[in-house]
Amino acid sequence: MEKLGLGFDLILNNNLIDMYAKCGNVKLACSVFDKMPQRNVVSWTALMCGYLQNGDANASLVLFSKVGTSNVKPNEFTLSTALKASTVLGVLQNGMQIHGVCTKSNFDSAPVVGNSIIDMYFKCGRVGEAARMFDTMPVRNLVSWNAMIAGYAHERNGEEALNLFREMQEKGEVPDEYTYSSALKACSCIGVVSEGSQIHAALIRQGSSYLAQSTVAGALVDFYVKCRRIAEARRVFDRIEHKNVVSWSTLILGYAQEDNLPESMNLFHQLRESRHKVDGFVLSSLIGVFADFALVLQGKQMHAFATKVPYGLEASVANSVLDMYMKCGLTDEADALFREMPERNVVSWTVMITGYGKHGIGYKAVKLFDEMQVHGIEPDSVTYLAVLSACSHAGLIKEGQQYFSSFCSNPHSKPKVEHYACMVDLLGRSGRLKEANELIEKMPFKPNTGHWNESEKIREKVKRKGLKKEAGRSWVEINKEIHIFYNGDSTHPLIEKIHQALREMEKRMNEEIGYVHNVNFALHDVEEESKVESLRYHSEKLAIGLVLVSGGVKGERMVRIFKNLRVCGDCHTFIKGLSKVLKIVFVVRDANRFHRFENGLCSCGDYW
DNA sequence: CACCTGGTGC
Repeated sequence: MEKLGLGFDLILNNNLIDMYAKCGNVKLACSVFDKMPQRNVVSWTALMCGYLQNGDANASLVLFSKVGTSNVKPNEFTLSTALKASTVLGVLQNGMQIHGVCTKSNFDSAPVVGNSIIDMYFKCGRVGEAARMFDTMPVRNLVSWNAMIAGYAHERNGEEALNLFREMQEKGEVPDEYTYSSALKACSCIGVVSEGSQIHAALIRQGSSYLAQSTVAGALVDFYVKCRRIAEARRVFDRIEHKNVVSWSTLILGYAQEDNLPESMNLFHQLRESRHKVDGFVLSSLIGVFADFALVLQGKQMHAFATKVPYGLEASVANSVLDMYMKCGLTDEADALFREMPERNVVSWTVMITGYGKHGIGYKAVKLFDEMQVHGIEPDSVTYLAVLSACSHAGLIKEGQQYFSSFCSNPHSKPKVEHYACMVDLLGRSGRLKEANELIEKMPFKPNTGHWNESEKIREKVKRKGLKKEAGRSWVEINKEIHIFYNGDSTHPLIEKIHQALREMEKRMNEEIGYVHNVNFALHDVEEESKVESLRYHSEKLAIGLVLVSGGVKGERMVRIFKNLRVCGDCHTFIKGLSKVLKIVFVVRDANRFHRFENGLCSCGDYW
């Protein structure tokens, strides 16, 4: 009787740990665990899972290390959980060590363990190791296939992901919602509209209930958004019976991507009024929209909102706020937030370095780069790109060269084409053409012709698949409203007045400071006269023209213009002249950096 | 007691 009672207690308490953990109360789960007179492997594993589910991967691994000193032997679930915890932490060495334990105990042949190992290697960037695990698994299940397809899709190797998606079905495996989600993600990263549409069509044919659920249908919305088929995305979204925050935010971002900011904001307000809770994921991506469009007011409101919700302190949310301030040109606000953030990861530091780099404040970028390492945060390849670019923009040649060589000599990192391009830029800017050439020759990639082929291939693909490439556009905020202009845009109701204002400014600048058009920046295959005309149609000039005609400069000392591509040379000269003649500061954010035009000069030093 | 789907920096 007594024995039976004890056994019941054990099962009951294990269930209690699981239940409390799943309800988000790890403390209670922990106290049950502590008070148990007797524990088995399930007790340990349940609490490890509890920590993990509640975001404390570290505590999960600490507990795992204590299993060894207890009288309990870990089983396949314990090991799988430990692997997942080290995956979340992103420490490869940790995961490899546990992989070793699995191999020694023969638990690596259990699918649940093998699947976790595959996932761990993919998330740590070891694709080869992941594939080897999959190839040598004695028993595979649906999750094994899912882990592989998800892994390749995450790696942006859509072809391999889709190969496996086909192969598993040939072998008789029936895809589930995870499989479809990853397969659709693979389709969007290849940018092949037809492949994803086929999956969509198959789901319709099967009368699949997945189309009414937010997971698969949400992935389908994302797919159409990425393929720039916003109308189709909307159709799929509208038919989801149980929408969740992810499907909402996907569509919101989709409309923003199409420059349909009114619809994007409209959906956001609908989302806020709905019963769905906005979470950290949604918040950070929406703040990303405000950053892209430099919507300072909305961005600040969202920051204020973030400080009032528990998930607002998550690094991902705080990082997006940092980035928003930087992209809006508010470096002081970004700095203040950065200093008070409780948790700063590699992205936080990279955002700051990128931001200062784009503002041409190289010394601050360099200082942060050194400081982050003192704090024990290792820069990754994006951080290096940020600091190299900052050095280039600020003319810090020596520093840039030092960082580049330390990056090259690090056995854990491999410079990519972008890093070389940045260095060539840095050397070229200081007139060290010989060194720039030497660097190009030393590159482990094929220079020029190789890139040309690659970009030709992409352009060909874009044409074939009917994808749209990003059109040049600029925008300006006047009276809290965003006005977007495309190159050659003539749709604005005030377009006549805008052109008239621009012509008047040209004339005045010509008389006062000798401004002339630089037609080298115009299209090559048009007559001289229309070249001048075509320059006047550049989106950044149109945006400035609107500021002029709407009286936006009256009483304003600063005008902010934003462009998705790089500012053109003639426009650059034009705005320099305007800043002198009108005695106004123009701040232009282009794809590459910030330009601050004041009294006829630009902060970029005419090099960008 | 478990593995696989959605978010932040180039």
